[in-house]
Amino acid sequence: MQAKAESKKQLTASQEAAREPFLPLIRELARAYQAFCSFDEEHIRTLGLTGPQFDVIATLGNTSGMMMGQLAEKTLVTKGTLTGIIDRLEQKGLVRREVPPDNRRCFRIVLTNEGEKVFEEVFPTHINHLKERFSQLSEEEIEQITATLRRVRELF
Amino acid sequence: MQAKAESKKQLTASQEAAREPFLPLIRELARAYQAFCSFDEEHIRTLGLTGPQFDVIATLGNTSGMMMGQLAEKTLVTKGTLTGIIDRLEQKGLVRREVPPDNRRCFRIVLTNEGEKVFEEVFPTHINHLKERFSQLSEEEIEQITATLRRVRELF
DNA sequence: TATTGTTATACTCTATAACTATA
DNA sequence: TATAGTTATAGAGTATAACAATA
Repeated sequence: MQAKAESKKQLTASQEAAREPFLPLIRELARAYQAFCSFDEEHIRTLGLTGPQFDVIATLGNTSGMMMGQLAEKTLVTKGTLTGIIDRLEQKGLVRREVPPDNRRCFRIVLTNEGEKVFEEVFPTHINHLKERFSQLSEEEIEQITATLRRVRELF
Repeated sequence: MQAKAESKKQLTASQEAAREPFLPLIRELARAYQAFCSFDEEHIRTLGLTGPQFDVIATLGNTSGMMMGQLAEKTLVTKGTLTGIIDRLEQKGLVRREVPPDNRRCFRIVLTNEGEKVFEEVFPTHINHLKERFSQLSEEEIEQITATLRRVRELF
């Protein structure tokens, strides 16, 4: 006991900080997310899209479109960043900006026919790709993990 | 039963894909990580560093230095990206490249005295900042969450 | 020939804040 | 004045591939 206290006293502030038990949690959170992302994005890129571009397509699919602000919120990017993402998707012919007659300050972002086609092909294909890995988990496990992640998110 | 099966038959491929129970898990993983990151990086930026720069400093702290390759692996960036990060830290005078006499192909990246000083100040300060949030969890909870995250990482 | 790290190219995303047009 | 979105600026990270120096 005393020896332990003694040995603790010899630690520098940084060495003591490095012992916090939540540090492994953070490491695993980062690694879990990055492992997922690299698996996820690698496949998405073979489909001709970047991660954020896929997010936008997936968010717009099966909807009647969405304002820039709402879309930015859902895809977790700032509206300034979203402008660029939508520009690139527009160049690819996958989305278009529609001006609602009642409020010409904003745009409704809508999938084009080509965009719909890409969505209907790419989205299920990609989900199936992910399913290969998640099929290792039971539905109960999935729900338990989801609840755990929600708890982590709610810390911040 | 039959009605349920019927209603499932009417779904398009994308609508069916959207029902996969692991999609909420992914959303929570992304949100948990991003919520953490914005809390984390916002504070780190007040300390004059970017997230990856802090990672490098934190990884080098209390070590005798590390090769580029090893450092890239630990901080989860590619070696090409790490070159830029180390360049910027070198400009700030926080790290230096040392050439080991026995293998002049590589560099040992080491904290300078100034870098050590920054590490000893910034690292404990930042860990304390994170502790505010993690103190809501018991050690048992932290371990359980860490194990869950490890399970997710191991899927990929 | 293999390895370590750099360089070059080109793109994507980020943050911040000022700005335009509309309401 | 407030709101929706764009633009400008500057920085940072990404992938890929070719490259130099060393082993």
